[in-house]
Amino acid sequence: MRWSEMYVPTLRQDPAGADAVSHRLLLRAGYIRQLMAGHYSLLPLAVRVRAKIIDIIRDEMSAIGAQEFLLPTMQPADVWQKSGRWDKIGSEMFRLTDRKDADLALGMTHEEIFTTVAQELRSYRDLPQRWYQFQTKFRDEPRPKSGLIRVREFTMKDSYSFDTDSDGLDRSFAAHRDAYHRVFARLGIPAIAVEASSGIMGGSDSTEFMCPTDAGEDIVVHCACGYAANVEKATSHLPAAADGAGLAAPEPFDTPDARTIEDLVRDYGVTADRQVKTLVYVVDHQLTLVLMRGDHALVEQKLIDTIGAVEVRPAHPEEIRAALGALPGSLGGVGVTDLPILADEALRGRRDMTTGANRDGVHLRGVDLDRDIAVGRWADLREVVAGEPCPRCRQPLDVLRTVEIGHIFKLGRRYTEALGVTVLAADGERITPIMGSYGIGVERALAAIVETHHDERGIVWPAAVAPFVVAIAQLGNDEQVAAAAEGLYAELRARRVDVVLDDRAERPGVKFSDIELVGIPYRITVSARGLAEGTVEVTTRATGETTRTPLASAVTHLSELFAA
RNA sequence: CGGGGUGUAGCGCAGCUUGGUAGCGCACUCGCUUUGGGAGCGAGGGGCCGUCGGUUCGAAUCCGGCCACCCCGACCA
Repeated sequence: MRWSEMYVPTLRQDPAGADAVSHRLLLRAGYIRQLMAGHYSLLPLAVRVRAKIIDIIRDEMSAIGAQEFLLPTMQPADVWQKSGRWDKIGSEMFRLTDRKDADLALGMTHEEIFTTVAQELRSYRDLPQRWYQFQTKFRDEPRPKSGLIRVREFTMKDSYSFDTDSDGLDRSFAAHRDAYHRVFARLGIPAIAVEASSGIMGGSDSTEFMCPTDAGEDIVVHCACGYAANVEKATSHLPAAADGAGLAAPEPFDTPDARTIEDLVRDYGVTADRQVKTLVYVVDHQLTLVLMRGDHALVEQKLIDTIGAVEVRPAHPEEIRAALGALPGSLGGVGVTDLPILADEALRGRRDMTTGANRDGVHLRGVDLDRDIAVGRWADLREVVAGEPCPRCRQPLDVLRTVEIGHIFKLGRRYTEALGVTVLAADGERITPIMGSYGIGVERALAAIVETHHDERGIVWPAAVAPFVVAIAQLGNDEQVAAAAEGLYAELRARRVDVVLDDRAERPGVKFSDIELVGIPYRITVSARGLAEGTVEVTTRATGETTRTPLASAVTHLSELFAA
C-alpha cells in the first residue's frame, strides 16, 4: 500500500472528549470515527488490525476443532420467549417489529440461535460439537463510553459447545480456556483469568479474561498466589471477631443527630465493625432487608446471584418508612419478622452489636445476631477491598481496574431443554446435551491492545496485529531515493510482508510522526543523505532503536528483527 | 435513570456577561521558496452559530422547549 493512496486522517491535536488512551489514539491516528454514542466506523487501518485479530482467534478456534458458522443477527422473538430471556433481559435488547408486526430482536448473543441449529443433532455420536462465529452484536448499553471499550454495536467471536455430559463440558470449557490464553498471548494482551458471576447467562461456572487498564470498568481482586476473581464474586479471609458477652437484651439509646455509620463512630464511639448496616432493597418486587457490617460495602451482583433475582434496586425512602416506620439512618432488623432478611457472612455469630431501632433517632446496642434478628439467609455479599487476606494464601490482596475481553460459561442444559434439543444415547435413551458458551469482544480486544501498547508518540502495535509491519519513509523527492524506496517496497511485498510506502509529498517530520502515531512496528528511512553512503536506517518503534544498514541488506536485517 | 458539562468551518477553540448578522490556530486550494522531526511567505475557499419557538427594529449572544454528545454515578454478559 502507498500512503499517498490511503485514507488515514490523522489529527494533529487530541480530539475533545476522548478520555481513554485507546479512544484518543485510535481517533488521532485515523483508525475510527464516531457515528453516534456507542457506534463507531472502522476506517481502513482499523479494519486491517481487526482482520488480524480475527485471524488469530480463528486459528486458535480451529486448533480446538471448532467449526465456523455465521448466524443471523436479526432474530425472531419466539426463540427468546422459549428460553425465557425475551422477558428477562429488558431494555438491553434492541427490539423491533417488521411490516407484519412480528416481534424481532437484534442479537445480543446467540445461545438461542445456535441451539436452534442444534435441534437437528440426532445421536450422541454427533457430539461433542464446538461451533463459533464472528458476528455483530447489539446491546443497548445505558452508557456507552471510552471509545471501542463499551459500545452498543460490536463484533464478537462467540462459540458454543454441545456435549453429552458434564465431563464433556469440562473438556470443552478447558479447551476454550486454554485457547483463550493462547489468543490473548498472541494478541499481546496481558489477560488475567478470573472467577466471575454468570449474570443473566445462567449456568454453574464462569471465567472472565481481564486486561488491566485505567480505562477498565471491572474491578478484579488478585493475589500473587494465583487467586483472581471479579469483585462481583471475590472473597477474602477476614479474621474472626472477638465480641464480648454483650447485654441480656438489646438496649435502645437516643442518637438524634446520627444518620450514618460515621456519625455513630464519631459521636457515640461505636466502631464501624461493631455496627450492623441495614440496607433495604426491592428484590423482584419484594422488600428485603440486607444486613452488612458497618464498614463493609454490599456488592449488588452478589445479592442478585444469591437470590437468583432478575431486578434489584434500593428501596425508596417512602417504601422504607411505610414498612419499617423509620428512615434510613435508624434502620435495623431487630424484631422484623414480616420481611425477608439476608445477612452477610461477616455478621454470623456476632454479638454486642449496634444497629438502628426502626425509630428515627434511636439505635440499639447489645444486639446479638443469632438471638435478636430473624436472619433468613446468610450469604457472602461483601465487597473485598485491597489489603484483605487472600482466601487461599492469606497474603494481602491486590485490587486492579480491568476491562473484560473474554468470558467463558458453563451453561448447563438451560437452552437445550428450553428448545428441546435431545440426542439418542448409546443405551437408546434420549439425553439432553449440555452447553457452554464462550465470547471474545473483537474491537474491545483491539482497544485493549492499544491501552497496553502505546507511548507518548502514539500506538505501538505488536507485529502480529499491526496494520502494517513495515513503513518505508521516503524522504525528499530525489529520484535515487524514490528508486531505492520503490525497490525495497517491491522486495518486501514479494516476501509477503505487510508494508506501506510513505511516498507522500510531506516533510520528514510529518512522515515520522504519522508512522509513529499509527504505530507501525518497523520503519525504514530512505534518504539522499543515507544513500550517499549506501545505507538506509531501520528503526524499531517499540524501542526507538535505529541501525544503519546497507541498502542491499535492509530486508535481511528486517527479517532478523522479525525473528527476534 | 440521577448529577454535572458542552453544542460556533474538517479538527481544536474564542466570541455570548454588555444583542447590531462571525473570528483565531491547525487542516484544505493555488503560487513561490524550503526538504532528516508536525516549514516560510503570499493569495484564496469553506459556517442556517445543534434544533424549534419566544422576546426585540435586530439574536451566535437574552428566555423556553426539544435533540445530540461528553464526564461522574446507577446500570451492564
